[in-house]
Amino acid sequence: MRDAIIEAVITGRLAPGDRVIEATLSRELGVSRGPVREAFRELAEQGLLVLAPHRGATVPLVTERDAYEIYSILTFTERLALRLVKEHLSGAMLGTFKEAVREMRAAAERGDAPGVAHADLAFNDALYAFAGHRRLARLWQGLKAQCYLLVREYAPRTYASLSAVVEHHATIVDLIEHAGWAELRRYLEANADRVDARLLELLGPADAAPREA
Amino acid sequence: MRDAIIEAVITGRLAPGDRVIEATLSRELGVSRGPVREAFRELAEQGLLVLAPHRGATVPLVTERDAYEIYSILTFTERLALRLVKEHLSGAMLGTFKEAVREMRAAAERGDAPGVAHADLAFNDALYAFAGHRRLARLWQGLKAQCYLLVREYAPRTYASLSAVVEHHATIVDLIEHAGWAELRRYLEANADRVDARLLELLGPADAAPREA
DNA sequence: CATTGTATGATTGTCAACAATTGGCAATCA
DNA sequence: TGATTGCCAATTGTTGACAATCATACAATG
Repeated sequence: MRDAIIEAVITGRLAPGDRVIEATLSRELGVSRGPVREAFRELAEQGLLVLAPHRGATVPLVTERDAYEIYSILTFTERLALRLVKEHLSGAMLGTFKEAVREMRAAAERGDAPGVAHADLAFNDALYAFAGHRRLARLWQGLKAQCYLLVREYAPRTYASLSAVVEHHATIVDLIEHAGWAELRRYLEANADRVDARLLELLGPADAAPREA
Repeated sequence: MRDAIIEAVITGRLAPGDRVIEATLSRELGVSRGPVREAFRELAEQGLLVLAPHRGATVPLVTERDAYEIYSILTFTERLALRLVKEHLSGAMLGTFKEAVREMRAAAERGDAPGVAHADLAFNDALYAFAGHRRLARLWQGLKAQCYLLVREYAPRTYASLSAVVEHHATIVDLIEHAGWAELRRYLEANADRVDARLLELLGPADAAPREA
């Protein structure tokens, strides 16, 4: 149910801007409006749908500002998760991370942007699962959904330099394994500062422009 | 509707552990199950309710681990929000912050823990509203709800030293106004590190103990 | 006495119909 | 032409009834 809608959003059957009506969709899916309604609320909560009462829900447009809002949170969650994981790191965890990086690198080498994105998500899924921080994991699940929208729209820019994405993750794995927390932290913060700085630029002009649910 | 339930949870009419049934509550509130159901989902999303299908929803018990999970996220959101606010700080914002600190100090001086908590929430509401980061603001709204549960249960410990809470906020306001970002950042990170360290201790023993929705 | 099967009641999941609200459009008037 | 008002259709909000599911208690069996 929920996944059916998500799938429609992700695959692009639902493009940003077009209206989705509870009744229409419930007929299409062959269920009543109740479950559809619930799914709508959940998707809206995750930022995959914008509810506009009596005007139909729409798939949101992800602006560059939105992208940096997401990134600015992800840099933090990544940092905290890595810290927690690093503390009781096992061989199995390391293996999972390395495997994800391997896949990512293979995808990058054949210029397969969706493949890189997929491996990126897998890497993060593992990261937050291992971290053992329930609220952090939930937070990631929510942001992940928005990442789908993001890569769909900004694949060219976000994954402009596929090798840069790969190297970022490779560096992280290397630092987890061989370096101390202080060093890993320095690396992550340099990254975060870059993101935050860009966010500040984007936030300046249109400071109070509400749109979301 | 939603607020009616929240209010029941906060004021303690609903204690951690006792079951809340959709049908029962809908009768009590004089509405049908539909709206109640929606509110349940929303509260569950925010962590104020744990849904256990066919066994009744319950108000969750907030363990010390939960508390530090919340704190570890709040230290970050606070840091990012402060950075964004500091960049285009206005006199009105500063005034709002100072007023909140004033209230907080007054409450602390008469030993009024709930009063301190209230002013704390007001301070944060203002902070995230001013930051202009939509997703960060949403994140705060979610955590705020859990803070209600938290203070209800841990008021003695969390607000053990009321003056410490006051001074924390006073320091922040002072640093926003008179110091640079680097200095404010050092202060915040020292705080965050303390929280993270404690979280690591708590996460160690019961690493994989799921309970939440 | 432990274990498994079964009946039963409680609770949630789903549905279709109805009520309330709203946005947009057409008719009207300046 | 441009603005205003009233109406209508589309959409969401709510309801009560029904179906499905699950937990629990109890009985039957080894």
